[in-house]
Amino acid sequence: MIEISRIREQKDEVVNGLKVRGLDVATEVEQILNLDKQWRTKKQEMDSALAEMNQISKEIGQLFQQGKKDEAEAAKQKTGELKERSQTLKTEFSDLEKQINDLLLNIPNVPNKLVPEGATEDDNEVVFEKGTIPTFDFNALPHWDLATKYDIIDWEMGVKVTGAGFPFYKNQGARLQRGLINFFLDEAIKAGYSEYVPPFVINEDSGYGTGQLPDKEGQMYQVTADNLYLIPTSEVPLVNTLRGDRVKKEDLPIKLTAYSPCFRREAGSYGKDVRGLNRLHQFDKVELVMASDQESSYQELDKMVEHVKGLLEKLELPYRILRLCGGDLGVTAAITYDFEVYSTAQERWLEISSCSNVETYQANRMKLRYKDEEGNTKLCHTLNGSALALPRVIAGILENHQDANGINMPKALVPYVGFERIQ
RNA sequence: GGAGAAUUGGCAGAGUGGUCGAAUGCGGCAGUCUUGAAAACUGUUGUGCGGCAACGUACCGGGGGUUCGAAUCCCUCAUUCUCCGCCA
Repeated sequence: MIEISRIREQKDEVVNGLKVRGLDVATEVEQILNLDKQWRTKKQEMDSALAEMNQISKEIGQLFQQGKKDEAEAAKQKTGELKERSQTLKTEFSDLEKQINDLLLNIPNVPNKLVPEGATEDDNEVVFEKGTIPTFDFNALPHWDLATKYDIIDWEMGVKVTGAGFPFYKNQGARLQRGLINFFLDEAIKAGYSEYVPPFVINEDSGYGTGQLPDKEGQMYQVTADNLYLIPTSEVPLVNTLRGDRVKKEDLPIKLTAYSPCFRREAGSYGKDVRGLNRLHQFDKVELVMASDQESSYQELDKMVEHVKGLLEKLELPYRILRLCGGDLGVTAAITYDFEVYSTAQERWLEISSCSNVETYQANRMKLRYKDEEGNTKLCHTLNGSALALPRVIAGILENHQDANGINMPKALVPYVGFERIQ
């Protein structure tokens, strides 16, 4: 959630910044400022009414203690109207607060200056590209056929047991999955992240803290009996470990990593986009999360991007990095770098990681703060990135490292999976 | 799942419905003393919101209620501990 102070003090920057997303929030901003003005007036009215009430109550108390019961009773009579008035003021005050809050919740994060203007993914900016796309002199297969051919993923078994989008990994496929998780976690630990194993379900407050609620509850699986949600990414439990915290500046950045399955309903997705491993309802991911001070968050984002680059190079996959345009940027992000791996057989790029600086957007909601050198309380910046999402890594490995009768493992992965080749 | 006890400031721990934002101790910060440090002593020390400020207001696990007035009474939820049951 955007800070109200930012709208008060830098309204033009906010309005102009959001134009990059193709949004015009000029009217909303004016509405907020107007309500904010009313809110402040109401706050003063309410506070002085309460002050008056407190004063009278105190006097009544003193009268009782002095044994002047009649005077006290008389004073009680006078409070009725005042009490009613302060009740009304309280209601009006919280109504205003709610209105402002609702409007603020609907304003996405203001994009960083580097974010290109644009409406759709076609306007994303390719900022880096590496690796060679292999050419095959045999009939190269897409990963779903390779997976079936080498009996490492069973799609029908998943449909039978659960439904579409919940495949079983088997044999070398299961070991590949397990090896990748360990590989990614070890690399994250080497980069200074602390490893957590988080809960895979979260409560409402956590959903609100990271921004899944109140808008996107339809994208999460719900455990209605207990009012819990299956996590769509371990970013949610990881960032929420810091909810409401006041951290020491010298402890920043706080760097957390976790492996978790991710559950997404993906309502409305269909067709070739969801074929094979392209889009699943449950998939595994190793996530990176960081809380930093305001000054160094962009340097930390660069480090995170470097880390992910390193992973893809060790996996010997052709990839590119996109800077998302305003229209493609998620609501909470100020900037996002997407990593895409090339799917040789599908002849398309698959998103495999997304590294974002959310700045204060989550920290403001969850009141995650630190004190700077002058002793001023400031909101942290939070960052998150995938390192990496497993299914598309597997798709990439299968398709790019295939030959006529098998799939070669990248060297870095061999000690983790315990074999050099799937065949 | 059943029964009981508890939840107070960074921590520990008081708190009869009315000068309680909250005793006291520890810790923190500043100072005195000291060549320096420790000890001792003195002072100071929660957070949010509004306000130029004075100040006001809110916060004693969360939410609701009773009352002129709630940390204190009632309801409800959550969490922790003890006992019983069940169980990987």
